[in-house]
Amino acid sequence: MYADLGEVLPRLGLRRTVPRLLILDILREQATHLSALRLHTLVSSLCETINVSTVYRNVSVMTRRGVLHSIDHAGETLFGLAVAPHHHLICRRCGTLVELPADHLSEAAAAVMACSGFAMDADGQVLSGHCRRCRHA
Amino acid sequence: MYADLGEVLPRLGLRRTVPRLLILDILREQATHLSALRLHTLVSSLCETINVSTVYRNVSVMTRRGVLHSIDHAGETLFGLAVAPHHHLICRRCGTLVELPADHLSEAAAAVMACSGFAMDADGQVLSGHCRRCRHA
DNA sequence: TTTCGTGCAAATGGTTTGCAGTGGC
DNA sequence: GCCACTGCAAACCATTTGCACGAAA
Repeated sequence: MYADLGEVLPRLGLRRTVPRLLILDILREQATHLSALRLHTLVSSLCETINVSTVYRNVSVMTRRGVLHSIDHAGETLFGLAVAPHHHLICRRCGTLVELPADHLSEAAAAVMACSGFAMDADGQVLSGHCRRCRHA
Repeated sequence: MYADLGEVLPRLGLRRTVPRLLILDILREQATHLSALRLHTLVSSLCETINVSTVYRNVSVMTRRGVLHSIDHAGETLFGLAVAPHHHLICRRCGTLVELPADHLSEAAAAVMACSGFAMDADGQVLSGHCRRCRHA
């Protein structure tokens, strides 16, 4: 279904190591954003010798190289596979994270620019609110 | 110019204590958002015996009671006086924080709702980008 | 064989908590 | 005088770093 995600590593001058491949696999399987700590728990369940600091170093390096992207939320950083440009909607009640295609905020960006001269990032914004389910509870 | 900010405290069942009044004064003077730690530094310069934990407890309680509001940014929490509903624009380059009147994102909220069923909070969003000055550097 | 990555342990930075004492109302 | 609030010290949690060993290329 997907080409092997690990293939991107050598192209970026990164070695294909067990921790990195596991991190990529898990993020692909979960298809969502995870904190480094949560990622470490999941990685550990597959290979228990892998250290937290290794997970931190790797999500950091893979984010810098564009394989992953990160968002700050509630005092921690969440990581996910870098796919099409998108924003994030996080439910303040249940924590659910929804992705929103980047172009849905382009008029908002124009409005912001007009009002404040501020150039909003075209992707990676994190918006909070309530998901459909929690709105009815 | 302003009515004494401290007056809101008794109305909320909070005592008017030195740490609280200093925090409110500083936030009014600076007219921006500050981290608890930065706030503590400024508070200390006026009353050096006040402890960090007191600052943390107070910004927390005043936020819960609606006197302040807080935003998460880069691994720390920033606090400001709760005034008219607004969003925040943070410059990723210089850290400058700009306030954006809440209604400027109302069409964006409608677009988000239509696309994802997600009810964006009507204020308190934090958007990242580049401020006018940094766009030219 | 030469870097790059890793595990480990210790340090860091922001924030929270338990407790005994104190000052606001 | 009662209880909310405080200072202090220690704990906590996410994250980072120094170092010597081990493994990808």
